[in-house]
Amino acid sequence: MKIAEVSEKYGLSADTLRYYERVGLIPHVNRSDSGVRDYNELDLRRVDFIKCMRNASLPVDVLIEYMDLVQQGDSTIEARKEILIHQRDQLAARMEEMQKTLELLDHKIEVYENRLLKKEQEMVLIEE
Amino acid sequence: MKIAEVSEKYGLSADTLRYYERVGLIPHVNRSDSGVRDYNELDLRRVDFIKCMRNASLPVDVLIEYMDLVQQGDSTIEARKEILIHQRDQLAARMEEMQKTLELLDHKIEVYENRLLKKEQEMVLIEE
DNA sequence: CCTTGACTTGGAGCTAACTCCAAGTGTTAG
DNA sequence: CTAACACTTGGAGTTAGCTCCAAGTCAAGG
Repeated sequence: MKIAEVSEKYGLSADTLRYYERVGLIPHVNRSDSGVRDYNELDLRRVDFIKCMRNASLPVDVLIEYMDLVQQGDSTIEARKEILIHQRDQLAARMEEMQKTLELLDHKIEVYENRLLKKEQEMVLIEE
Repeated sequence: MKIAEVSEKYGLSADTLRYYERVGLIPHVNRSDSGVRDYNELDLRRVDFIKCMRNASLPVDVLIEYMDLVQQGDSTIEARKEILIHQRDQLAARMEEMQKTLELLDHKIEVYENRLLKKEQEMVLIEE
């Protein structure tokens, strides 16, 4: 699969995909004889994983460290687990903050709703 | 309340508080005769609101626009409501993405857990 | 009176994460 | 055979959101 197709499939720009490879977020992708990237199944799964993690704003440098450990094999499982646990906890904490914000937004929207309704009612009274 | 106390209270640096005021996220805060900021109740509520919104990554420029509308008075309630609804929806969408990531992380952690347990069991067998 | 320390301003600098550019190469349709 | 096009690389540029700096002012303690 060429870069344009991967880009299309995952909604990441070709530039971003090349950038991810350059910084080590995705290991070196095989090239055709003419030097064109050809993503295989494993590459695609990696792109998908990274995309998912980046969607949740896990920092690129942490992910680079993680992918590095993956490359190093089974001896790094413990370290990888620790990284994931740490990121998981941070993510959960951020989601809790967001939940509070969501509730505040909902409350404010409701308040505005009521103020608009009240205004409308006043208009009707004047018309009558 | 001086900037250092506000900074302490909300966990935002004094630089950030000044920056927020500079770009219009928080309206001009009153100064003492010698030019030192003195945050009043309303200022503090604004800081708190902005902090909450920024915690959930609502973009600064959107918040500036919103705070501008607040300054303009009641005629902008409809527009403000629309902004909040839009941001609310975006936030909810992001939280859903994060939920997926959280689940994937939990799954991966569990997988690592199992691999580590299996390794340990193998070690015991060898020892025996 | 003098020093210390928190404050002020305008503006420069920084970090993360892309995003774009120029120059060059390989592939394909007419 | 050539024009158009997708790709390559290294490196520069951009954006958001702070963060830091220099030079200066003022209040309070010794």
